[in-house]
Amino acid sequence: MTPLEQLEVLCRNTISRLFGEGCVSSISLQRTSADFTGDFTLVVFPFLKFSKLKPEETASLIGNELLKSTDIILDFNVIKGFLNIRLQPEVWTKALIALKSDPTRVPTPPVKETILLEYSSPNTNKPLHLGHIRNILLGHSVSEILKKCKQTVIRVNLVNDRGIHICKSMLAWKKWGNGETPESSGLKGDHLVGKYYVLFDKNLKAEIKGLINKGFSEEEAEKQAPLMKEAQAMLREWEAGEKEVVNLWKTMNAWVYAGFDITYHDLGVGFEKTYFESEMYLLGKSTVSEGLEKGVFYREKDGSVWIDLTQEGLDKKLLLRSDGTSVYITQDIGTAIQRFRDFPETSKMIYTVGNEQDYHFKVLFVILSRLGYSWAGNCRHLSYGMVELPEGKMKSREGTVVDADDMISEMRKTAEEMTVELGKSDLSDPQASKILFNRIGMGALKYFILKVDPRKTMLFNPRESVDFNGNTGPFVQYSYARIQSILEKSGQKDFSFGASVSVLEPELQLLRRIFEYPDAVLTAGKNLDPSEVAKYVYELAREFNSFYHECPVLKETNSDLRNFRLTLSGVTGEIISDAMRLLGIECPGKM
RNA sequence: GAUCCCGUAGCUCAGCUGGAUAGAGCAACUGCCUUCUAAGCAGUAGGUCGCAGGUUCGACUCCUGCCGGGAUCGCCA
Repeated sequence: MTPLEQLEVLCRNTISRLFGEGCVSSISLQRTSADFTGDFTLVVFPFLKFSKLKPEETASLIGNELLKSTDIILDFNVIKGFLNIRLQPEVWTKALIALKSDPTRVPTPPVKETILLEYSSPNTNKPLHLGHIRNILLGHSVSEILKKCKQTVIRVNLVNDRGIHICKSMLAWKKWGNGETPESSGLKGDHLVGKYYVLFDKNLKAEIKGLINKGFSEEEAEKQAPLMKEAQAMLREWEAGEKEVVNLWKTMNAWVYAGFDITYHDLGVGFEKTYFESEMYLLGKSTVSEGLEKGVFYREKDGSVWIDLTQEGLDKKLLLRSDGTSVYITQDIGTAIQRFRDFPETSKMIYTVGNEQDYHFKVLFVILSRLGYSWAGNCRHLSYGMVELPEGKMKSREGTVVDADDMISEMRKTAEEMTVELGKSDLSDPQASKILFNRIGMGALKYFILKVDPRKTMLFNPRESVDFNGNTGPFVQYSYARIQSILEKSGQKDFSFGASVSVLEPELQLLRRIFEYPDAVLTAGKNLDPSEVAKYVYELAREFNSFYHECPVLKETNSDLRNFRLTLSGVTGEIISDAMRLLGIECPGKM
């Protein structure tokens, strides 16, 4: 049992003895705030109506009873309605000895679930950007956190490989590409395809402008532009299975996938299964037909298919266009059903998708439930906020995006510059140095993104956000490297010590934090929120650095104390490394 | 118009299911490297928690209204 758990048991017994079983539920034990003396604080306000005493008197009464009933409490003090309790230092040192063998253990939950987690979900017409990075890092981290909470996680990607957007790239390449390939151009496949998407848009805009000058309205010009008509025709040919178009589509998508794979690899993420919308939309369409027969949906005069969601406080929603083609949500219905067929053991499905689609997912889940799928209630939308730049939103077509691959190489470069400038580690081995710069650069990027509450819109300032000091990934990594250095220099493997060593305040603070790790992980898992882990590991690293400064480890001559501090350092290091792993960040042993 | 999200220090962000005097980092200013890695530590300064009510022993936190920002409600994806 952790020190807090021991105290909880004690409080429950004492409170129920004093005021009856009924008030046990209102026991609230929290960490004592830094300005007061104590390990934990019991808030006594809820018990006043039972004690019929003033807050101070009630707190003293409980404090004295606790003190009498056990020997784990050192002393207590009372401030207003707050009972601050100090445990015997030995309670902490004994708990540390017990923890040593498995410091990062998280308790097994009552039910183990199989969770299907979707993230990334790219379009195949352009390379990934910073917004995708947030999605990918979130998804990957949540999957690691859920696994840590002993859940089975199936990571899936959904590639939006069909539609007018990819036809635009294809058409532009056909017209102006001159057979250019990733090999011939030296461009990464997704960037090459993205180049033609931008080119299409540029030429389309010129056409529209020309038409407007000829007297067309803007709306009409967009419809009448020859390029747009050609792209639409291409989409129809694709749907009809026209060979040449399908082959080009396959070729260009393959370039894109090869490009994405490099970015995924750089980010250290992966998937158990990839779904393609081109393979899903037919199932969606047939499901809509079934729903139409069951009366879940209805058909308008023009042939379009709808569902009325006004009962749920939502609107009417289109499911099939009047020409019979499917819309986005049609594919999503099909995909959801297919996934539960592929993985029948799934008990929960999570979609990592931006908050601009909050409404879409509300609608999707209601539709699935109306269609009679019992698992519809176990679908969740992990909704996250947009990444904005100082000059505003990122827009692919206007080129105001931070490209993912550029971002990654930029971070590596900065890590290298910082390391050289600070005169750190020996850089004689270029291979090892490259790995080091990658870990530090990626650590900075990943931590920067993941430390923010997912649902919040976040600001990314290219100049200022790339920081390596303070509340950053490299700060945490650095703390870990310091720990490894101490452990190595100790020349020991075994750090046994007696529980009666004297413990200083920085050590106590570090100890308290160490035992909070499982809570941080469980909360992160429950809320699907990696920022909980980031916050925790930052506090832990900060407290370690304080300890590092005030309590010499290797210079300590008392071997019990020295081994206690070595244990404390080692355990802290293991937790830092484990927590960082949950964020997808690797900790170098030296930096 | 309707629905949802957000509003905390100059900037970027914490603040757990209501608890003590609202916290970090960056930027600014002070100290600390002959002592386990100064990517560090210690400190100074910086706040009407958007505004106004309400709920109660207690509100940044919950409720209502308003103001400001964003998103969505399209035969877009």
